[in-house]
Amino acid sequence: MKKEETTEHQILDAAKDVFQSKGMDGARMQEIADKAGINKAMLHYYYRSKQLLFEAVFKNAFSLLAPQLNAILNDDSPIEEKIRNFTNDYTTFMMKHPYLPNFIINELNRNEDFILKLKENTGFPNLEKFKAKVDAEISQGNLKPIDADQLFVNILALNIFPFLGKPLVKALTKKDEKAYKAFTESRKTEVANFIINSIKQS
Amino acid sequence: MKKEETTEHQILDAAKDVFQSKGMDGARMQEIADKAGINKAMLHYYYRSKQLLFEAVFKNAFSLLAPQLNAILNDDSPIEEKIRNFTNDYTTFMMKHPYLPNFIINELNRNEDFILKLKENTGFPNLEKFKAKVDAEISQGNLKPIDADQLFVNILALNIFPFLGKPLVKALTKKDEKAYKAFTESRKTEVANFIINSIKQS
DNA sequence: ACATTTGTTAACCATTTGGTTAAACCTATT
DNA sequence: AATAGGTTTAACCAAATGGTTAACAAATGT
Repeated sequence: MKKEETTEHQILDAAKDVFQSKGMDGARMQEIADKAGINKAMLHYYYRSKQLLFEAVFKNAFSLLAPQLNAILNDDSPIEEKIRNFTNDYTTFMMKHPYLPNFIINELNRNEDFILKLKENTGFPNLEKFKAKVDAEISQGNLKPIDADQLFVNILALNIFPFLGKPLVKALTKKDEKAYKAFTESRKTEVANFIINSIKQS
Repeated sequence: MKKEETTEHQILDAAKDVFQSKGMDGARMQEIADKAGINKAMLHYYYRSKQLLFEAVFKNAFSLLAPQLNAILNDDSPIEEKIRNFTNDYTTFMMKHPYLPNFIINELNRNEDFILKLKENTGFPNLEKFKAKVDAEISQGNLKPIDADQLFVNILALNIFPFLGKPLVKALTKKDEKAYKAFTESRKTEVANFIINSIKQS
């Protein structure tokens, strides 16, 4: 039997759907069981409690996101190239997992201690290399002076916000689903240009 | 008796606290009653149901946010000035209401139909004037060509994200509460500079 | 073939939760 | 002081919810 067909994995898969769309508090164990096509008792057999099942889903979700961040942080390419790649890759990735950013951001806000557990994990994104690279390129006169943390948050903000605030932005800009998708698609390059325009020393 | 001391208002006040920090699903009517210092039956006496109490809180919250957006959209000052003012005012405002962005974004994601009700309200932010102004300044050669929707989303993203993603950003940039506050404070001008650097025709 | 472990189910349970009710409690008006 | 109105409370209720149990089935090892 393939891994994807085991009961344990079917549960995790159903739990992912339910938790990511309804959050910890809105999710119902019965709904997860129904979606997985099994008895509710099985959830507890494999994962003990709602909390533990939730944590399994959350860690899974975060372990998808972290490599996306590390991609920009841990390679040696010039900042400009980092930004172009990240903006393109991250947006492509998020269009495939639209619930992910909101799920993670929201559950971290609900329980601030939660991130402490994540920090312990190896693979938790580290900014040091990125900062050093930014500072180096500023010294070389390649970039205008900017605090690396601020730049990093700006990059994150511009890429993540369209997914977090989708319902609001859709309404404000009066776009339907199709137009919003095109809007997001064009951001793959627009955002990179916007950032680079701002920081590149002319 | 002042308006703030009426039972009805005390309920709304307590409900705001609880709903904004725990969300619709996580909030408990008993907790709201306790926080308001009254009997649980009073909640239903004044607001009928949890759903209606929630909607009262939500509309209230949105009616705080909308004027902040309209400020940038509906005045006649040059784009550069709009951006500087908005970035400063919005961040100042959000530092006073840190739960607001997450609450609104999150509940809109939970129930996409909800925004339809808001759209009907007069005072729902309208981008037309802002777009016209951006296009005009581009024609004048004052700004580099950019889609006004994209620019608007960028402005929003850069200003809102530090509040939405606070726990994540705090962890990634390894800042404590005090450092994060200073970081946010300095964004009042940093973000405006970042945007204007990017779009100003040199 | 038999025993032991592992997986699965239906029924059940205690608690929590949003909501209701009927009576008590003001407070102003007559 | 009696009355009538809205206001407030304690007690209650039905439904939902996370979790448990005990019996049963299916593998697994000997």
